[in-house]
Amino acid sequence: SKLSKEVGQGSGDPSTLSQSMEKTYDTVFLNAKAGMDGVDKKKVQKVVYEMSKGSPSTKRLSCICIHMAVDSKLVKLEAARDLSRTWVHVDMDAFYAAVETLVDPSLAGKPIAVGGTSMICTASYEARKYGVRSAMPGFIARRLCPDLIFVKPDFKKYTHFCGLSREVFREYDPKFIGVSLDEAYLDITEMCRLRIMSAAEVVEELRSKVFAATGLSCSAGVGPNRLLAKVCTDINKPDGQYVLESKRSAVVDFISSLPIRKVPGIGKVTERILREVLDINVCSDLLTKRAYISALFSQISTEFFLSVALGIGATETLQHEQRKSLGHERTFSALEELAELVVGDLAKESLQARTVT
DNA sequence: GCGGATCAC
DNA sequence: TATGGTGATCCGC
Repeated sequence: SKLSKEVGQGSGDPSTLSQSMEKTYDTVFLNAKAGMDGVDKKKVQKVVYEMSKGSPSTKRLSCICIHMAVDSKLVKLEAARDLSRTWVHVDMDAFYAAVETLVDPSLAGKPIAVGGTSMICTASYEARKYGVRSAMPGFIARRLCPDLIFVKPDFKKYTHFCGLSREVFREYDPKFIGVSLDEAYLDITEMCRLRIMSAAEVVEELRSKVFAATGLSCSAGVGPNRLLAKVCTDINKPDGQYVLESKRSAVVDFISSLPIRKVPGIGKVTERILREVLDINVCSDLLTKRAYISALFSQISTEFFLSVALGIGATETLQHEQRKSLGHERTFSALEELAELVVGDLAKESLQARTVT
């Protein structure tokens, strides 16, 4: 809540970095209750110390070292860039609402919300015109759209239609990655090669097959990695697709102007930190401010931000991983009831727990 | 190893 | 009237 703007105002001159960071560290990084995602406090401390002692030339040398270190990281990332695969991200349009409309055609064309007065899972596109969104409390949605029709979630239905769509996905990539009931990643590199078809053609066909199998529309994005494919899905939603050319220049042009909030992994808080502290708004800003980023954030976070800035994302097909936790949560409930639920689920999967939280 | 914070869906 | 639940990751301690 006390994000200082002083670092950002340090403009381009690295010699002003130490002064402004010293203050900022004092007011923000040390005292802020809300943790700065990935900000490495020890590192900040060290950088501040190194940069505030000694002569101006020593300070400048420290800055040069930071630039050299981060640039060598950049070179390493760039060298590992893989443009050889073609990834598709598929996202069913307003999935829960679409399924409910399919099952009850009287809902067609009407603003509907799947969920209750406390929380909305999905809003139909008619409802979205009124500003109704998923993750919005139902009573607010009703105020925005008085005619809004509420439908209780029925996950059995959604699981069924999810299964139908996944049968189609399997035809294009037997190792597809199902992210959720309504989203999946497919590597269609082989499919395009075998059938001598462009990615656009393959994905047009895939989407029409999904519609034939389910009666539901979906949107898709295509890119050389999963990060880019996902971002592309948003562009022509609903019932559309967008293909990003697997060429370095096309990728870099595309990512440069992309607002950072569109990047999966950069949420509300990280967006605000990057904007208010470093005046970073689009992905190319991550590149121009890379020295500040590497000085202020952990190695893991820095590498993530740099990869994003270059439009580099995961291209390998990860193997199915084992779950790491299982739990139940209620806003108001007795601990014993929750414990019973957890015990039941553990038994269902023949699991034992090592840690109970 | 744990709790807090953040994120995605 | 009224703002969810599941699972994961990173970080500081």
